[in-house]
Amino acid sequence: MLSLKQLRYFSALAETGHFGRAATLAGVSQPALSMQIRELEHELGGPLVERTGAGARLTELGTEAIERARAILAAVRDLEELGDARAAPLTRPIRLGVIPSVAPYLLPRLLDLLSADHPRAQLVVRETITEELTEELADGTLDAIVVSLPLDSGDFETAASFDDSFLLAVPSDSPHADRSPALAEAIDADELLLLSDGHCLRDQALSVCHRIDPRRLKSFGATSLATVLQLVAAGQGITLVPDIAVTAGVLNDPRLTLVHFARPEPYRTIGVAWRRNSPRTADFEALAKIIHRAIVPAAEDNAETEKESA
Amino acid sequence: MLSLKQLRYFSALAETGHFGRAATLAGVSQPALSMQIRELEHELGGPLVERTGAGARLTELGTEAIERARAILAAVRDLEELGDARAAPLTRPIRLGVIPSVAPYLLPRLLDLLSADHPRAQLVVRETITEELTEELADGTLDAIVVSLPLDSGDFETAASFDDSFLLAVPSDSPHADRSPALAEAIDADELLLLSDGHCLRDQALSVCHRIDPRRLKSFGATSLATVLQLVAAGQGITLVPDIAVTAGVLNDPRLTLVHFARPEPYRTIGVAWRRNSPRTADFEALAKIIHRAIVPAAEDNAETEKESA
DNA sequence: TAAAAATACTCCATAGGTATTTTAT
DNA sequence: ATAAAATACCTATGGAGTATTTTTA
Repeated sequence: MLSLKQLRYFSALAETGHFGRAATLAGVSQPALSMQIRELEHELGGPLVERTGAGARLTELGTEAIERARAILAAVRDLEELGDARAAPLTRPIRLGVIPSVAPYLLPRLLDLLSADHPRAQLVVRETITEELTEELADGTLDAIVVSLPLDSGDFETAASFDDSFLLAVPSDSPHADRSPALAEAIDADELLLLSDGHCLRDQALSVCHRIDPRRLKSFGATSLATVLQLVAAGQGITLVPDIAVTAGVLNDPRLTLVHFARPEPYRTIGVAWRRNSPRTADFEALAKIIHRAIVPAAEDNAETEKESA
Repeated sequence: MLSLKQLRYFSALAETGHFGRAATLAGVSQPALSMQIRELEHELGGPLVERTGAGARLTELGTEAIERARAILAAVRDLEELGDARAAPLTRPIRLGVIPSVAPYLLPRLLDLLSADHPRAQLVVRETITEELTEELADGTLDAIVVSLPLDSGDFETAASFDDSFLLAVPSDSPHADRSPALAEAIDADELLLLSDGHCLRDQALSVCHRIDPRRLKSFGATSLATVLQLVAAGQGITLVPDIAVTAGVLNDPRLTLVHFARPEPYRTIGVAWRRNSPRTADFEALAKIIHRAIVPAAEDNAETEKESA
């Protein structure tokens, strides 16, 4: 009869690709793990890993099985949390993933607000691209993620926190700096600088500038918006920045000018996603609201300031 | 550490509401089951059942937990089937649920076709209303269900098999019998006879006759279309019949007349649904196609016949 | 020939069984 | 008073450890 122990060991084995290290990870001896894997293979009617001299590599059956196994283990973890979740909300640590184009601007405010309003709340933060975040959310490594909505992948529930409009960042001496409001159609492929592949901000910018063929873009593998902005300041090109980065006030380089787009301004929606069926839904909905409060008043202040300076 | 054994026992306990009978169902002694339940309660941090003199009743925590437990057990069952599913398609029995307004007309043809084309295929059929079917599908009691699409509940994948248009069945001496095509607006609440609550055919008929207030309908608790048609034949009223019932040729009572609705004819879509993530997706998609083949040629024949007789 | 996984063998934790007591209606 | 669940106690299965052998790159 199939057991969770087998699935836990199998998950460790898939992670490490190595019986010995998997055993260490699972906190048991190598033969103990080997036995359970063998038993699991017997239950499922075929080999899950190919034993090589260098370790273990998942078979086709193993690849299908590990996905299901991880989903089951995540569901079990959710079930285990049922009791705790009935306690006061936001009193247990949340392992939170955040996309790179939001993390550095959101987190300071969020952590401030959180420690003020919910002193017992605790965040463990991880920053990476959406694809990895959704994977880790699905397999239970993360409890919730802050991403651009809607999400197409996975079986998640979501709550929107705020709309984040795009602005055009150009060198102050560029002709773009005079043209206000900016038009997406006026942007050329050979001047546009974007984050590397996989970053949702890149895809969003491309959908704003739908005229541009992505293959004609310069590619230089930047993974942080700050880097791209340095290049823009140095006159290497122009880029799209999300309002949240502007609002956070990190852009006071005189070599940079920010231009609003013509109405309707393009924007993305940032929100929280979590595993459907997570017992902590209340926690995550509360978190989405707190993120809203962390961003929206500040954004309005900023809008005021810009009107004054205009 | 939480184990599947605990969940299996808990599921049995929730089903029987009785430690002793649950133990029998699970194939262990009562104390063994009691111990595991107690351990599970400890893991989840609260009582799952309220012990009464007469047995055990789920607590609030228990109600939430049993849903998750059943989902986990279903996922485990799916995982266990992974290996088998890699065998030839349609070689393992399918536990199939079918709604009552389809079952008697579909099954004879389906079983015929199946035994001709896939001699090794085997169906275990259960007939009941959609709500029960979806529940049993979700908890793994059924492998697939044949229902009217779209389904609003549950985490299911679906494949449409055929469109099933509605006709009006009236007593041959009714004024409706002359009016052709029929108009939904001409139907009165006090002449319309429908299946009892919960049958999707009832809801579908009501949405065709959207003008009618359901509270004004005669209610007599019929659970089979054949019964309703008997009443219509006896002059008690009129009803909507799905084309599939007509095509099956069960309606040759001279006291009954079938009237087509004005174009566009109202219809419902019948298809197959199964648990998303079931490893037997290929089986069920094949089944949906076979159901299509079982119904559609026959329906076309019937359409021919009707044109000739008109 | 090294590293990795499987086998051999022993031990002990624990799940489960029977008998009995406690509890609730 | 009676049915149901919990407790006590014993047994045995099987999961896990150490030591060792076999495999494969």
